[in-house]
Amino acid sequence: MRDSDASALAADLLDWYDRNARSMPWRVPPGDRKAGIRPDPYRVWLSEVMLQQTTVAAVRDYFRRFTDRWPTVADLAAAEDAAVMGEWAGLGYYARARNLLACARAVVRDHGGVFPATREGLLTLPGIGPYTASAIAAIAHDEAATVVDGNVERVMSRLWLVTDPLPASKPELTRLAAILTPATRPGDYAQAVMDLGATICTPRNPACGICPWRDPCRARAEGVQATLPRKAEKAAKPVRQGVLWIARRADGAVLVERRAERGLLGGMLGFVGSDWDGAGGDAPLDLPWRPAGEVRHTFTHFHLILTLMVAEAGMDARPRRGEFLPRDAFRPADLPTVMRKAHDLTAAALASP
DNA sequence: AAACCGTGGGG
DNA sequence: TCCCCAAGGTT
Repeated sequence: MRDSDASALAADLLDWYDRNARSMPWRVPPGDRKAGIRPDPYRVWLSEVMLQQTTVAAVRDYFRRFTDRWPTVADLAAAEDAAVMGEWAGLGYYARARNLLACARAVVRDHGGVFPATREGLLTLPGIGPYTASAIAAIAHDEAATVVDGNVERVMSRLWLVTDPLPASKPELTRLAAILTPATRPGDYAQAVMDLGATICTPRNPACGICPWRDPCRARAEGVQATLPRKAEKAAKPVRQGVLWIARRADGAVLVERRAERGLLGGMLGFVGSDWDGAGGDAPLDLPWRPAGEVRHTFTHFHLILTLMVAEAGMDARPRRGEFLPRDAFRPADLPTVMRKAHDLTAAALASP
């Protein structure tokens, strides 16, 4: 493909974007961008981290709550760890929240409270990888950086008829995506390719009839667009089992435990539980525990079945693990979803103060 | 470098 | 019901 062909393709997509850009709380629409308005790098960064492996619909309300509570990166850097983890609860991939705080604090401590303006500088920060660095550089600073997310992988594999399976084909897809990245309006272009993938060049039943790249698309010419990109087969998910002990005190305090910083649900609040190896375990208190149902939950790479045990504890109870959180400090919304399911199922089974 | 890391919606 | 997948990063 000649450079002039690549320019024409980018121009066609930008024309489409000018007419079809979706409205999002963190986005500056193309008309405003042309008037010289630039998005706040803090808001671009926050939205991009939230959007990692997460749908726009799921992110919207979280983004509003975060920006209402912490309007600047300095505000976020000064926040308590537990406040940020609680606000992130339910969004998943909790390492993102831990890295979010570490990144905000690094920006304040090492960069005077201003995000680095280049892809290279952004890459040095925690939680910012190749995709996110390119997205911030392009969207907030109009650097001609190439974004390669799941949408772009799909669009490029079809446009260029790349039949080798992911993830092995990713370097090739990145190379092809870079050929199309324009020097003018790279920020709008980055958002345009992703919008195209999200709304037209979808995984199943792509709407080729209204696609701005309908004519040059090589996969469509061959009729194989819906079969791309090919992906390596995934491993089956094993089933794991465990026990959760949920105790409530007469004053309404609830027995909870802050989970270890690393690993699954790292840094999040939860109920005291056994290992998830099916071996059971020791309760955190000697009480007349009674069964209160079970929770089924599926994580990225395994299914989990948790047996729920509940009991009322005396005011003098001294748990071997965890601590009693006062009623007014315990908010179910601070719990990750699997723990919130357990709470919802057992709340009625426990004596209310 | 393959494995690990959440959740909710759509087909 | 089950599988796929979503604006990926870290180790």
